[in-house]
Amino acid sequence: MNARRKFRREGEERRRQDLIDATLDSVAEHGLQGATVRTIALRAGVTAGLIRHYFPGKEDLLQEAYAALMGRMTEQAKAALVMEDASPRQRLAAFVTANLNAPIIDQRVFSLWATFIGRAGADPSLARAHREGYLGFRNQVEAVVAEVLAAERREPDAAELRRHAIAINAIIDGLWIEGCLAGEMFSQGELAAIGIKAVEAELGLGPLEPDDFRSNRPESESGSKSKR
Amino acid sequence: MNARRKFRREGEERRRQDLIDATLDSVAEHGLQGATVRTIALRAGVTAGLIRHYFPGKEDLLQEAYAALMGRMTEQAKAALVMEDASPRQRLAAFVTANLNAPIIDQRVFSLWATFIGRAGADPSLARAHREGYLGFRNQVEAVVAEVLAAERREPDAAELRRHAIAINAIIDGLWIEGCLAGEMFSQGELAAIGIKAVEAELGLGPLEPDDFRSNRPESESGSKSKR
DNA sequence: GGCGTTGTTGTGCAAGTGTATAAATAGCCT
DNA sequence: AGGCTATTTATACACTTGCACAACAACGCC
Repeated sequence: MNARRKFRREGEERRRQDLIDATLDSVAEHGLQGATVRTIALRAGVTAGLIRHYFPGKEDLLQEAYAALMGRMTEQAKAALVMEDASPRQRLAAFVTANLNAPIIDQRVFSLWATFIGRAGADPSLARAHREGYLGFRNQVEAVVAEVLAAERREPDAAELRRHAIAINAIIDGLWIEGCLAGEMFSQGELAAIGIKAVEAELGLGPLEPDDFRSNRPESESGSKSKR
Repeated sequence: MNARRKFRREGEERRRQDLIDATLDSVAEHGLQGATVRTIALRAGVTAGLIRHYFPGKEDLLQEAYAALMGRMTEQAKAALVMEDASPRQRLAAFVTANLNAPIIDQRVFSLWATFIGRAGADPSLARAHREGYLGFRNQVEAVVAEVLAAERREPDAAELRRHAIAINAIIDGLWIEGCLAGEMFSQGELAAIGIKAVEAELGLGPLEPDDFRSNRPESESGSKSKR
């Protein structure tokens, strides 16, 4: 009786991932206070002692879990930008749409983000991790904006470009929060539509010309016909 | 010796406020996990047992602290809207400016907001508190937007008004987050300037006419001179 | 099959947790 | 001044927490 529990040996990478996933689940469900080594271990299907075999301490596990979360978020967000054969403007719209629908709009991810970011003020390493992720994101936005404006024959200076990137970033972030916190208040695709309109207004883009539906049109120097 | 600690009797309201403030300080500094009854009591200058004299349990204290925080935030945010003798457009700009400067842009308040809101997904009472605050805020925005557009002789329908309010709310929220998390990346007043431009772009407002500097101009029916 | 390595378990422990409760005392009323 | 009462302190308690460590057994290797 009192038989010792059966177990299987998993590969190191697999176990670490399982523990990290279990950590994120625990934090999402019960917050940082509910993420105890025992809760996490139970969720991962192991016993508490094992955590210390893979991580120096609970703090390190939390740190790695946060890094993993940020990595997945920015990875998904940027994925929408790599469309080939699309005009800059279409790519920008696709980017906004991707960021304002599932799986980016997700209450669980938002809870995790908020829980961790709330500690950024006191934890310099968290603050730095956020800043890097944020700047990477904003630079991506700035690059697309530059392409869009270039396609419109406009030549914004660096300051204007920066302003647009900051504003567009804010629009996406703000709508993301609204969608995560009160998703059922918005109809399907509504947030994305609002976001695209707001972004186009910020950039001073008029309605789409038929030309813009063609992809990658060559830079003809046909003059100022399409200028405002 | 081992003399019992001296103490003073404070009024009930004062003590409750002190305990709530100490709670918010503790949460802001060390997160929910760091906000223990002993930490809070120490900060408030009392001993731990007293908390149970004013609150049924720690959970209730946290709840009241969150309510107090939300109350102060929305109160400050709305305060900027009650300007008399100003055109709707000026009031909107003042509103944006107020929300994108101290004391609304504040790392401590942001940490508190994020920490609590991260629990909204699991705690229905928190979710409801947020939703009410959010809708109140958005309705304020919608009202000012309606005034601004009316002054411009435009007649948006309800759906368009709602869209503008959601977008403007997102712009303010997004810039607020950027400012709280990385305030030193922006120069003085930069966020407010970006916010005002973005909001005016969203509403399709052109540059200010001299007329608009006069306050409360009567609705003259001088025709469409100022129309786009 | 036997054996060694090491991933994994189970137990123990000191520190810290929220709460209950008794003892003390500050401040008001007469 | 003296007593009443409710505020405040102090202590106790059951429970949880992160971590240390020894025993164990799964798996690769011979």
